[in-house]
Amino acid sequence: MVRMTSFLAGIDFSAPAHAVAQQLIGVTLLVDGVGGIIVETEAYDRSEAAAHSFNGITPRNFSMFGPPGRSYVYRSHGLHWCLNFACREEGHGAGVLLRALEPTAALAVMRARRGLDDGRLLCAGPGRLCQALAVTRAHNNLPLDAPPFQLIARPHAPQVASGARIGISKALELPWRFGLAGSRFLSKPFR
DNA sequence: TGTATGATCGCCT
DNA sequence: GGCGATCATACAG
Repeated sequence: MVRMTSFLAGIDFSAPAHAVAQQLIGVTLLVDGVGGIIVETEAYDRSEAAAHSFNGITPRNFSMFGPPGRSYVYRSHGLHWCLNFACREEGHGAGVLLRALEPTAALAVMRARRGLDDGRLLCAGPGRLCQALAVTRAHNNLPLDAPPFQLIARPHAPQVASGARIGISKALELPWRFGLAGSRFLSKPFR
């Protein structure tokens, strides 16, 4: 059985979600040239009940089951957008939720989109991140190695903290939230 | 610093 | 018909 790999910005997107989630910390994400350094992620996998893919493929989550290295965007609570990167092999149903960035590129654009924000909360949280980067349903199921997306490899492996995922009611025991240790741009500090 | 609540709607049972 | 992989605001201590 041949295992296809999908490398992008030094990341193996065909790896399990919890591995990809850690590899993404420190990577720079830009959408149309706007964004920053990924400082917080969460891993989701079909094998655990907190994942959208847990009950199989649906109209909403199909891009989670597509090839690794593509986007999965969904609407949360009827108001916000959330951006994920599909990983593992096609058909598996795994992904990494992008929860926070350290803003570095086109700060003025992000501030304008978010209203009056000091910068600390500009991309701190999956909904805020998508608002700052103007990610919507139009960005669902797109390859991450082509415009408008741009991933830039991290210069070196950072110190990664981990803990329980946020805002879920199932599979609370999995320490699948990852972040840049000590960053002030996290949606919530690690203990 | 923490807890509660409303907004809002697509998806899934 | 119920319920979120959320956020901003409004309180209380």
